[in-house]
Amino acid sequence: MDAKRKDSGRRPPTMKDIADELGISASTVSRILSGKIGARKGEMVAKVKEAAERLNFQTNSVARSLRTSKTQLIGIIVPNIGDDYFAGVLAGIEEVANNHGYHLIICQSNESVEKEKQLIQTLSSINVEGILISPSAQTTDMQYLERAEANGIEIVIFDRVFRDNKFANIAYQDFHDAFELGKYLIKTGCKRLLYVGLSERLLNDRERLRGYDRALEKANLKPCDTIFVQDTFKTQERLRVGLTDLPYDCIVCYNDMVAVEVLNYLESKGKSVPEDVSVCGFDNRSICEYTTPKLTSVDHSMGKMGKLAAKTLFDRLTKDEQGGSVRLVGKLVVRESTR
Amino acid sequence: MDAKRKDSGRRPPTMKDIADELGISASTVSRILSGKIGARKGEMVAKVKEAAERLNFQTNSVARSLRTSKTQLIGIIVPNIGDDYFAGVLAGIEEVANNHGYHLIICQSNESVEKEKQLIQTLSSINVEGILISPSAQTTDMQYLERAEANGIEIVIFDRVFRDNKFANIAYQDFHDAFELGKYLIKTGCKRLLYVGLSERLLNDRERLRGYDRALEKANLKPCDTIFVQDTFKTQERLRVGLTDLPYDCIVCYNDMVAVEVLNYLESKGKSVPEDVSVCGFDNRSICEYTTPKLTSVDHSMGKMGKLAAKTLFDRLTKDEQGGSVRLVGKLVVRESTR
DNA sequence: TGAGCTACTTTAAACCTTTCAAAAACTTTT
DNA sequence: AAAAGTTTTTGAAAGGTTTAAAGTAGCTCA
Repeated sequence: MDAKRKDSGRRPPTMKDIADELGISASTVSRILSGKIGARKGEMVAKVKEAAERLNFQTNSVARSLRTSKTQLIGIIVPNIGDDYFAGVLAGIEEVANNHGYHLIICQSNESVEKEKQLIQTLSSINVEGILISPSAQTTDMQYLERAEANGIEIVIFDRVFRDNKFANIAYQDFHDAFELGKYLIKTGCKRLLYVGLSERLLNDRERLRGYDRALEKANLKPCDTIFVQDTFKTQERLRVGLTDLPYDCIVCYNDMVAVEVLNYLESKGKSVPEDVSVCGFDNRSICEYTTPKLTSVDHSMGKMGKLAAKTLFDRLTKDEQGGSVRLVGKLVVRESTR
Repeated sequence: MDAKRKDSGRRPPTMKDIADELGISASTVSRILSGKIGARKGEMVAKVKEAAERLNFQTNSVARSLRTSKTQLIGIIVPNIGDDYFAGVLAGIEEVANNHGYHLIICQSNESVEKEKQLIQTLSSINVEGILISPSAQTTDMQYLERAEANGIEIVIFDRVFRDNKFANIAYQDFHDAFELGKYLIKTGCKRLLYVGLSERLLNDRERLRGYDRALEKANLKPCDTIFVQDTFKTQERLRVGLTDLPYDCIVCYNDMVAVEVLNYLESKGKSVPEDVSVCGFDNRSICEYTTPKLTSVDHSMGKMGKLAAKTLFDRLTKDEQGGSVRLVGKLVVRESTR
């Protein structure tokens, strides 16, 4: 009877196999295994589960996806996977995603808009249900995201912020955090600040600068001078060009990575931190503990942001809640690099 | 004629849509779009391509996967995504995978065997075609990998090595690299070495230790004393317990992260590096440039390992070549932390 | 007893692509 | 101009699951 489908080439078992074995229909197996069942004739339920267990059955998720048009996949795009900042975010996202039974496709854009576009295309071709993206510093035009959204993919932007943004957006309050840090620095006696940013095109960058300037303004001090390094790898070179003399008693940096480069540069110039000049970063990455002196920073809990971003995405996927953008508040962590 | 399938709820276009529009069959569309076509009647080829373009058609990869039982997905499992060591490896893997039209599902085990098992299960349930894994430091039993392999998933292990391993395995020559570094350290005058390792269960760890000991033995010096910290986060504590007095002129560490912790500890003890004691790491991570003093290490090109691991996987997937295990050779990078 | 319920089970269709065998169109040869 | 050969197209089936609609029990109540 069942001889014809005996072990032909070690094909993984299907619901049909279980059904045949128990003399029932495949749809019953499907219904039972996905728990859509009353509890009267529990007998069959047990049998099916036992058979599934014994045959080591695994639902063919490709077939399920085809039928339901749900892939249980969500795409993540970050500028750089290796960045421990994003690693923390990813951990947060992963936790939430796993709780929802979703899997992550993690991609890196290397801060390239082109790569970013291509990744969106790729992700949408494998039918991810949603995309969590921290756009590259170069990204200004969001058309390609709109196209993906038009294809029914939910989009949540995290970490970075944009003007006139229509998408859900989870990020930190750059202005507020920088303003608080600025006030603290001024309280310690700093009067003349240099801001070392990443790119003037990055709104986060401009907002942080605005925060510092606001704090300075309130204390009747001159606004920050600025250097934008454009790319972390070019930092040393830009500093050599832009920072030959040092009329500053404080250097505030876009993030900890930039701050580390600044520390290195200052050391090569024979300046001591914080005696000659205070230096501080942003984000509170783990490297803050490893530098000499240890780096003052603003803690941006990455796990929290990741969880929130993922939660927002799932809310939008499951409910019709088109819920919303959130601005988190960072927390000052004073270490040794400031007076 | 075609009125019945007009725009019902913004469903993405299918091959059938294109076929109907051009009055041909879906199978022809399929054949043309996947390039399986002679070049006689180029007219239809052009029409199909034009229509596909115009409708913004994208092959439904779920349906394709179901039919062909190829998902074009490969899974990656690393202990920790944020580790810049793995970030480099991932970049290498990604490059090769993209060239083959494959996508990556990247997962982290957090050095937990349980999580690792669960991830393998998950990956195999979404029908990845292959898995690239750097097993956790706790992993000794490979049964769950064997089960995945029995399900037809190709497995390549990278970074870490195991005794009696049956899987393809790409890693660095721990013994050789440590031996060379050991010889160099002895040449600079070091006589009494401490090895700070991660876990005695990790074969890589034991091989590196063996390399140093061999170099010491050849120079008629006593073998290394050892401390195993078990977990990078516990390093400070373990050092406080195991390293109260310091009869050593050199501390060799399992990797750069451990070395950084050792530097921090030594600083807190008022020891100078390298005057009182030489310190060196392993892997040549970017942090080597940010410590004070800059850290001597052994460069393990992560991109190279990633590419090779991916290449090995694809060779096994496409050809029947059950090609093989490779041991790469690292390169000493001398900086300021050694005499 | 049989109508009306309830509680499950089955049948059949659908999801979209690929592929095989068969048919059709076209080309070359005789 | 028909036969033989080549190339392209077609129709149908397959891949495994889910789901709506239809069916089948088993039960209660009139």
